[in-house]
Amino acid sequence: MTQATSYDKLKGAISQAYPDLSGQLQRIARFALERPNEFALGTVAVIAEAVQVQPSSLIRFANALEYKGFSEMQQVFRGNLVERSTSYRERIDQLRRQDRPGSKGGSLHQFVGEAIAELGNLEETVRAVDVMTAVKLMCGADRVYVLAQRRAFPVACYLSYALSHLDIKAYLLDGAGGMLSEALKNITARDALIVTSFRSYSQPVIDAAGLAHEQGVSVIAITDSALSPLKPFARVSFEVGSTVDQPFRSLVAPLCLAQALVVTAGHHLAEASIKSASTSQSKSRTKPKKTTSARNGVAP
Amino acid sequence: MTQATSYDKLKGAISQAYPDLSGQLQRIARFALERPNEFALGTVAVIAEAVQVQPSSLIRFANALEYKGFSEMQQVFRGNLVERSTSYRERIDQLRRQDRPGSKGGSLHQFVGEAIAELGNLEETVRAVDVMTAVKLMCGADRVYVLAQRRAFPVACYLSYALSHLDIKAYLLDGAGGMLSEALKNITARDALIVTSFRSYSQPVIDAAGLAHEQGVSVIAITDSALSPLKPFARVSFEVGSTVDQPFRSLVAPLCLAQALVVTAGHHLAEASIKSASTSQSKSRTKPKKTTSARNGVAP
DNA sequence: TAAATAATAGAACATACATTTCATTTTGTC
DNA sequence: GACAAAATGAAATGTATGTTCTATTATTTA
Repeated sequence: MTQATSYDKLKGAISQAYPDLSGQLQRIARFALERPNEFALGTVAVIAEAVQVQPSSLIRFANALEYKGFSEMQQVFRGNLVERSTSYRERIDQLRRQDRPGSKGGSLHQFVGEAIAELGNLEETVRAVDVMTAVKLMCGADRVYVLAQRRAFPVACYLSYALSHLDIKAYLLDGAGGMLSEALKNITARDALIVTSFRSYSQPVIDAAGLAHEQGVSVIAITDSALSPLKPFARVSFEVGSTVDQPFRSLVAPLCLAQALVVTAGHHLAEASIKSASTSQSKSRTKPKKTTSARNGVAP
Repeated sequence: MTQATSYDKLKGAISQAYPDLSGQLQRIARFALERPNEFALGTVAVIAEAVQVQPSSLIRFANALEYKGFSEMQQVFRGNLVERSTSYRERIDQLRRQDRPGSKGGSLHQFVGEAIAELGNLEETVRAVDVMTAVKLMCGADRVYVLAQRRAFPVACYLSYALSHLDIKAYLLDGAGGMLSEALKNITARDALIVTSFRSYSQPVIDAAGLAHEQGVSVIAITDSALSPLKPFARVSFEVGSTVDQPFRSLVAPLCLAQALVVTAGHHLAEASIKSASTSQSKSRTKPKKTTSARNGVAP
């Protein structure tokens, strides 16, 4: 392999060489791919400081990629920088042109646009109070059950996975083996149930929500309309998506909401544990420094 | 007048000062406005050579614009360079920095902002060719298997669900009952495998991708970095997410990509069926009018 | 035309920089 | 557990770079 002269080639060369690099050089490689701009403009000393390595390691990195020195490699990053800055306009125009006929590969642009619109809508319609209410229900519950089917199922997956990484006991009701009704029997009034369903609403999910509601379970609903059959059963309900003239939607908005719920719950738990730790030292929560871990470690 | 800190201001300052500059400094000024990239990246010597002046004149030029030295002025040019190359995300980041004080209910806003930034990044990094390649692999395969674990699992759920609503035979490898390796044995070279994994990459998924690759299966990877261990095994790989200073990410970007893949696949099938229907009427595909149904009816 | 002032060229200087070198630590192996 | 090899840290080195200074040239004014 010889030294790459274009940024794309360099990227390829880095990913190819990555497995055989030492730990420190791998760190540099990640940094190079994630923040190419700093690599392009920074001095060796500054970049080394940012990556938390010695300057010499940067030269070693460049050498590992067959460059004579760091500066030589930096030229490639710089080349990419000017190229991107000059062609940005053109690329935008290109995208504009592509998405009109919506024909070939331009559809990604279209979906990105729609997703952004959904997110904007999400931010407008969801009230902060509801988020806090839901978070308190989740944190206060003995166990949190998560239920969804079909299209909404990924949201439930994410919720159960992410909540499990907090101190919250989360259980995914996936209905495997047709044992949904059996699993529902174990839910008590001290638990919480997060149900997610969109049009056309899955009947088992509706039934389950109704059942849980009757038994005094705190039901949190993530759905797509104020007319959702889930709403009557829910202590809190979030109506995401379903912008006026958009008959179909992605899962972007509900997942973003789910993420917000989880991370906010993480913060909530952290605050609570700090408080309880300061009042009674003996009875502290399991993981006092939850704030940082909730931001960094937890599956958001 | 004081020294300009933004490129726009600097441009204004240059044109304002222009008439009062000496002939040589005017020439430098023209060059600075016409080829700002060279000004941003070049050394004093090479720029002086390009403008056909002495290096000292460049310093005089910077001094005339109230800068302490040339390097100081060059920083402005460099700042403009990176801003133009990353304008979309940069603006988002700026917005997010602003809403820091609104810590209370602002978290949702924060996640929405980050999600939008991710989507912007997605659009920038994903090439239309790769989408089409992946779509062709999916449509051409006998069966499409979808594999992911842990954090990435929701993406696989969505893909298998949505693909099943096309004419594509999709199978979700959820590893339930620890029967992943058994399921893998059934995959043949005529099939396709979509693997999704993010840091830290799930070993079973990596192994499965490697195995499939060895057996000649078309592997499509959705991952988060060019350094992903999945990449070597993949016929096509999408690197989504990993925005600059975000150590954690949501599933928004990969899900949006998944949606784009599915719907594009739907279009592709529809076109193919129309073509085959027009050539030989008797041998038409199962559902000729796929175009609309793929957009509206199918799980997007 | 001569003097004075501004502008420029060119070289000298000092600093910041990339690179190299060597000591030290870590990792892998017998 | 000891040795060898690789990787890393830290400082030294030489080069490249920005800046300043002075001599020279052009320009203006008396």
